[in-house]
Amino acid sequence: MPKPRRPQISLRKTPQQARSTELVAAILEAAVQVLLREGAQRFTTARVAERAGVSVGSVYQYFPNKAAILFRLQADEWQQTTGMVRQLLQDQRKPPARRLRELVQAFIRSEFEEAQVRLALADAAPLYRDAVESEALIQEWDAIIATFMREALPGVPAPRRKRAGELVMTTLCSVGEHLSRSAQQPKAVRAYGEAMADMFCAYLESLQVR
Amino acid sequence: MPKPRRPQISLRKTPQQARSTELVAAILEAAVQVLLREGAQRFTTARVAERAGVSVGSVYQYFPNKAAILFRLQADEWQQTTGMVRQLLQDQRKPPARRLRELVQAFIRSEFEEAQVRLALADAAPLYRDAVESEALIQEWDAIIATFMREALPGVPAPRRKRAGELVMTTLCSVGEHLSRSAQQPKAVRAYGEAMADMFCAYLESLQVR
DNA sequence: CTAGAATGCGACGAATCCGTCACATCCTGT
DNA sequence: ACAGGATGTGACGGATTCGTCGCATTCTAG
Repeated sequence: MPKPRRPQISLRKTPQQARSTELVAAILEAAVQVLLREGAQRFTTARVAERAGVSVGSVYQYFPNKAAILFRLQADEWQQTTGMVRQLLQDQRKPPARRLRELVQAFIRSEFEEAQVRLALADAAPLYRDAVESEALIQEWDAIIATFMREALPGVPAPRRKRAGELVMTTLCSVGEHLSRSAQQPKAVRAYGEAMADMFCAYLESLQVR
Repeated sequence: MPKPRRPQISLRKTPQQARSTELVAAILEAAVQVLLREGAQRFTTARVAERAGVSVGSVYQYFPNKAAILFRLQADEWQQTTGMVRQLLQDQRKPPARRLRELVQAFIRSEFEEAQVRLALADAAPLYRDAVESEALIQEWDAIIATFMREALPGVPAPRRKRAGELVMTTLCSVGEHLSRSAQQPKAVRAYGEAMADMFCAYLESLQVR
């Protein structure tokens, strides 16, 4: 029973005046800085406050606890990449395989560009992972992928298709993380992206054929 | 610059008498228990000592610090699965594709059986990850995979083959972790294993053809 | 048997860290 | 101008954690 934490995540109080809105922004910005410079282990509300040029109390005015800040950062990143995924996968003008290829490349690239932050966030994951608020985001993904897969593999029975979609996405995410962990040259990263796209396409084709 | 920790990992002192050997074993056993019951966050030398029925001082007699205990656990797991991988991939009697399939299944199953410990260890990874001692283990993997890939994809140019091998293994590892995180039914896990094996085989075949 | 090494003990110092609270300051509507 | 809400402050209590050190106990070689 490894700690049934369910951290509260939402803002404690919604900013009303201008200065407080800026404050929240400053805190989030500072949080990224701290994550980058100190790593997940040394990520501290005190440090965040200091770097934001603000007092600890102010931080707790808007975030119920440390986990909330981290979750917020993570959620923002997620929302961003979700948007990208949707846009790339829904572009009906291109054939599915091509869309998938571009998605992989774009994903890998974005992951790599922000590797530092993502990795630190991943290290801190145990702190915010179990938050209830995550599920909505996941559902959105599922929907997008399901749509795409229906289009890419029309003749394949639904359960098999669903599994294939989840497999591809899981692979994309987890291998993406793994890749940016082993800090490679941009060129090598690109090459791995290609290989991964090859793998996905070969897989989808093999499903199609039967 | 997220903390350039290079934890010392090796035993501080080698056990000489029988009781101390048992002590080390007891500590490691207790460490697993603590990891399971308390999670990575609450993993503490004090708790380990308590659970092992031993004093903290004794723990530090043989492990230079907390990270060393974790690293040891992780290294043991790794060594174990490395053995499995080697055995399954080197069995010359079966065709490569079949060996790969069996490897995937075996890997996924083992990952799933010990999911709890593995996940907790993964959460604690930031503490021991940067240890120097890891590299030897990685090199062994590389060798095994290279051999297998040479056999599976004889006609493919070396760089491409190397990348393919790394991609497959990275996927296996990271998706494996991801899978056991989203605690599934054994049956579903098996199905995902099949899908993953399908994907790998399709990929390797597609490389072969050209 | 006994000296000295190996082993085991656990209270303790030092360092963090989290989140709160009593209080000061700023802003907005009237 | 002024009351009261919104916002900001930072010292502090309470808790946890790491790893050490002086001392007690157990073993082994001679």
